[in-house]
Amino acid sequence: MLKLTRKLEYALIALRHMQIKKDDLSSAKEIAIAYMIPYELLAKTLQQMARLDYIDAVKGVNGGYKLHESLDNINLTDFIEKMEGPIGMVDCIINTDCVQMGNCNIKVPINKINENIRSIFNSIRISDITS
Amino acid sequence: MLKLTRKLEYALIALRHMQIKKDDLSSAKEIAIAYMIPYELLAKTLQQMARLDYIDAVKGVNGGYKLHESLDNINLTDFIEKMEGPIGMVDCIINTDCVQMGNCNIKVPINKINENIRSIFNSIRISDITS
DNA sequence: TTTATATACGACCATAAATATCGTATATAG
DNA sequence: CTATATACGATATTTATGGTCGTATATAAA
Repeated sequence: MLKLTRKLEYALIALRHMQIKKDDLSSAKEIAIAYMIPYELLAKTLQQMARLDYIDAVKGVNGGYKLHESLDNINLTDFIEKMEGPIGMVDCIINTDCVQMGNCNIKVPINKINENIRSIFNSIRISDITS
Repeated sequence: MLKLTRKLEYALIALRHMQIKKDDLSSAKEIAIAYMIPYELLAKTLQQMARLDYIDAVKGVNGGYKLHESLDNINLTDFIEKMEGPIGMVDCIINTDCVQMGNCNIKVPINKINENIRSIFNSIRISDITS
């Protein structure tokens, strides 16, 4: 119930690791070992963050990743939604062809809760989590 | 990501239905048909709410359920946690034997987010959703 | 007193989502 | 040339959720 996915956890752990190492590169292997995270899964997560320009990748021997920009500039809503897709407490927010259209009697108020959560997450920077 | 379970959705829909019907009884069958919800699943959900004293059950022919108390008196945190178990964004909040103990570098800040969400949910009454 | 209809509840199955793994390609420092 | 690193699609596995089934019990009404 309302749990972050492992992918997000791993992503945040990795970002914090990179933040500490500043401009030094961190390899997927290094991070996986340090926190006992499955290597391949972490690697894919790092690749996704690289595609999204949260981090920079350097290929080849002695390669690795480092932060692209300060984590102060990334808010939690954006991060979660770019990594995992839209935050939505009920399907009908995302999925327009819900069978219950017209029957569902709680859609509007639940959307309000959702907006509340988004606005909290909006006010949280990634650096608030990793610092 | 951060979605309510169907059980909670069905529970809220049913509560709203009962709220509208006031002291009249609503049967599981009636609610299941009205909102196209799988009967057995809804029935179990109603039974759980009855056990938790959110609603009163009347057995036998012409039986059914009605609200036990005003939905003003129930907050969302309590409701979710009684229906689904603890709200926790990361396992280690709930589950003390996490493999990553001592390695996880984001536990404390993530717990803070969790507390934020709980406090929002604390300020929401079920009646805010069903009205 | 029988029948139809309702709740109660444990056990089980199905599906979907999350998690993890594998295979292969490409880049590059030494 | 080789070892090591990222890139990434495909697939397998696991877990949580969602849904079903069978049976018991209560009770109003015929």
